[in-house]
Amino acid sequence: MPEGHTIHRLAQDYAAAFLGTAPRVTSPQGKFSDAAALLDRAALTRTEAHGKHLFLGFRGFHATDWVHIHLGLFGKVGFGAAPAPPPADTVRLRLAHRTAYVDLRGPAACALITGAEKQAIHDRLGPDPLREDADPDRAYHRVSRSRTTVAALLMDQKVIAGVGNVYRAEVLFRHGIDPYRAGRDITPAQWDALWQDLVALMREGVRNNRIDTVRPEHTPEAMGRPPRVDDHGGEVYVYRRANLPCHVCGGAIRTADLAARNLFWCPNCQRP
DNA sequence: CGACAATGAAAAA
DNA sequence: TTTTCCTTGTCGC
Repeated sequence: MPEGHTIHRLAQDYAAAFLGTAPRVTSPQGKFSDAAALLDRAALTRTEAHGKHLFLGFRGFHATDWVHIHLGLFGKVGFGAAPAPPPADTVRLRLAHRTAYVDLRGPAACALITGAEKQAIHDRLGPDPLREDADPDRAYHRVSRSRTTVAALLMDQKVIAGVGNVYRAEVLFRHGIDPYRAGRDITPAQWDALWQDLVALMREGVRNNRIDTVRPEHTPEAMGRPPRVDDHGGEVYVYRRANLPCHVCGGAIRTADLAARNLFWCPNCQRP
């Protein structure tokens, strides 16, 4: 379940459970065994997220060793109270101490990196709406000069970090923007509104650990519709609602393949 | 730009 | 058993 809000929430949760402790570090699955041996019983001193990248900092007296984690499409993290169960052989990384454990499985990346390597990752990522140091103008600089569709640009982590397939579909709907509009046809005011909305939506996503994008006036209760039956847990306008009636205009939500990703939008509410 | 792999689990068939 | 997925790097045209 990885978009940026998930990763920022994980940074918080890793910190809450393990910051300042020196947990046992293991890699039952084996792919991270060498690094795990180096980190075993080292103090976790920092956790950080940038876009969909998670960083766990260990030791940090002279130099910090960083574990770089990217969940990819189906990486998952699970926290639990001690005693930790016998690890399944799919657990890439386990931290465990007296009272808690956390398991990571199926990540696209889990590697021990240096501070310089970490910086290189920051350098190739665009501004992240969830980070205080983010500069939305840097993103707009690229958007406003691109002939690529705004839907593709929102997914380009070099342009803006942390937005995934759900947030891009939802934020474009909320602003009535056709996903196929070219980046250079997005006005500064529109970009500012998109950015501010992403900041608010993603912060709420971190808080609730799920994506909700439907405004109060469009909830099922407010619209007199039957309660939502949804497999995702969150309340959304268009994501994975192909052929279902739009919550606002009642027209059919459309879907299309865009660079191997499923795009969803309401052609009536989102005009070219 | 499209195809595909990597790698795990849950949902759909 | 097959498909799908809130990702992305790489390969080939």
